[in-house]
Amino acid sequence: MGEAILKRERVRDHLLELIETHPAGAPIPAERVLCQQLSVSRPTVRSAVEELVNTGLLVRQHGRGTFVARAKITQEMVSGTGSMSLPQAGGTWESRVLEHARIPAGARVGRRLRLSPAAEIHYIARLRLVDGEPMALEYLHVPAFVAPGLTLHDMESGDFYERLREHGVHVLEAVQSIEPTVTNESEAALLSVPVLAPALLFERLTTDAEGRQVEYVHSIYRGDRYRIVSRLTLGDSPRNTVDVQARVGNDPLA
Amino acid sequence: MGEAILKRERVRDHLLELIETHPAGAPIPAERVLCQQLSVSRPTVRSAVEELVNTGLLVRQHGRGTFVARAKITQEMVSGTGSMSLPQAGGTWESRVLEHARIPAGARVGRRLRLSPAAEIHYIARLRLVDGEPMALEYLHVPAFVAPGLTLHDMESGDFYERLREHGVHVLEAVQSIEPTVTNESEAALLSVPVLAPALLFERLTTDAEGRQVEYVHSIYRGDRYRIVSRLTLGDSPRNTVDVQARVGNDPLA
DNA sequence: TGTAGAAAGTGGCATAGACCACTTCTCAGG
DNA sequence: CCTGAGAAGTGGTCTATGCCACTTTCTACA
Repeated sequence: MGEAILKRERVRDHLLELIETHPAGAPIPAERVLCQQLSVSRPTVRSAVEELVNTGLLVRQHGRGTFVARAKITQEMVSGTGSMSLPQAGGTWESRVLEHARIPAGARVGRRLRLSPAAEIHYIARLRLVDGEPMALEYLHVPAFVAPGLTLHDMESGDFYERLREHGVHVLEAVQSIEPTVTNESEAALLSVPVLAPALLFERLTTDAEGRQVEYVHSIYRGDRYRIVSRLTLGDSPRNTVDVQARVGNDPLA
Repeated sequence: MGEAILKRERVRDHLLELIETHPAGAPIPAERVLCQQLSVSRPTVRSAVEELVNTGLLVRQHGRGTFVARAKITQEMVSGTGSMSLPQAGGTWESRVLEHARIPAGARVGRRLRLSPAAEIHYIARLRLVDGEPMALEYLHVPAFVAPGLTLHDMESGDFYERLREHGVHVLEAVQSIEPTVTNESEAALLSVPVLAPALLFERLTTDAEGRQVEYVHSIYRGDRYRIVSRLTLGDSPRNTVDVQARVGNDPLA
C-alpha cells in the first residue's frame, strides 16, 4: 500500500504538485501532453483529472484547457442580530422571480410556520444569479398576517427585511438545516447543472422577537460553486452568522 | 438538450429506474450484462455507475457485484438542553485513544477557549469506530480548570459530560461550524479512506451556563458514510439538535 | 465426509484509437 | 484596416479489448 503502484495515483500526485506550484487560474498541461510526460493513456489522465475537478481543485473548460481552481471567496450572508443582508459574493447578484402567488399554506409549510393549512401565505419562487449565471433557487413563504399589503416588488427588492421592521416585526434568525443533496430534474434545468449534481439544501425558519414564525425559506444552492460554513456563537453577544464561501465565475484567470 | 443523446445519460437513467424499483441492498445486473442490454461499452457503463456510487445511490463490492445503497439511518447526536449524548448510529461505537496529554493551549485553541496560550488544557485525540470500521477523528480540548482531576478514563467513557455536571458545570452546546472538506494524508490513513476523500469537518465549542468555554472539539467525519443535518430550533422550548445521517457497514444486504 | 483447489463471475485498471464540439489564433481576402 | 474562413489545439464522448484481483461456488480428491 505504501508505494504508488497505480498509474492513476501517480498521475493524481503529479497533478497535485502542479496545483501547489502554480497560482490559481494557471493552466496545466493538456491531457495529451500529460499522457506523453507520464507515459499513460488518456483515459487514465482524464480519470485523475476528473477526481481533482470533483474535489474542486481543478477547473475544466471545453475548448480552452484545464486550470488550477481559483481561491474561494468568503462572503457573509447573515450578520449581527436582528439585521439580515442577502447573500452577496464577488459578483453582481440578481433575482429572477419564477413564481409568485398568495396561496394557502398547505400541510408542510403550515406546520413549519405554525399556521393552519388553510391560512394564506405569500409564496415566491426565485432564481438567484451571479453575473448572469444561475446560482441558487429560493422558495419563500411568508404568512399573510405578517405583511398584509406585501407586493411583488417588496419581496423582490433587498429591502424586504427593512419593510418587515417597519411593520413592527423584529426578526431573529435561526438556520434550521443545512445538508448536502443532489439536484433533481427541474432544479438541474433551472440551475443549468446536470441532474444529480451536488447541491446544498437549506431550510431557514425566521422567527421574530415574540416567537412568531415570520418566514420559511427553502433553498437549493449549486454545490459546485458554494461551500457552507454555519456558525452559531453563544456567549457575551448572541450572534448567528452563516458564511457562504463561493467560487464565482467560470473565468479561471484573475 | 431535451433529448438524451448521450449514452452515458441513457445508462444513468436506466440505473436510476433500477434503483427506484429495487429494495435497498438488491443487486443490479453485472456491468458486462448492462453493456449488452443497453448496447454500450463497459467504460461507458462504468462511468455511469461511478457517478451514482459517488452520489451514494449505489455501492460497489469487488468480487461480489453492485448493489442499491441501503437507506440511511438517522441518529441523534445532541438532544435536549443541558444534556449531551455521544453520537451513536446503527452499530457498535467504540473509541480508540490516539493521543492524550496535558499541554499548553497554544494560540489557536487558546483563542477559541478564551485562554492564554500558556494555559494548561487536557488534549485528547481519538478515533471513533462503528462495528470496527473507522468513522471519525475527534480532537478534544478541555481547559484544565474545568476538571482538574480529569483522568484518561473520564474522557474515554461516555460519562464525560455527567462528570462535568458533578463539578457544577452545566453545559450548553453550540455547534459552531460544519463544512465539507477532503482528507489529508494522515487523516486518510487513520480513517482508512483515500487521500482527498470527501469528509465533513466540524468544530464545536461548548459553553456552560456562565458563558465559559468548557470544551473545544474538532472532528473529521468520513464523507462517504455521513450526512450532516444541523438543526437549531428557537421557540417555546429552546433546543439544539444535530442529526447525523449515517450509512453504516459495507454489507449492502439487510 | 471433509477439505482443498479449480472455475466462473464479478468489479478494477489500463490501453489505443476514433470522432465530435468548442475555443483561439492566424492569415488571406476584401 | 477590418473581417471572415480555416487550421490547430483543447476537452468530451465512446468503442473494443485485455488482463488483474477478489469472491463465491462447485467439484474432485483424500
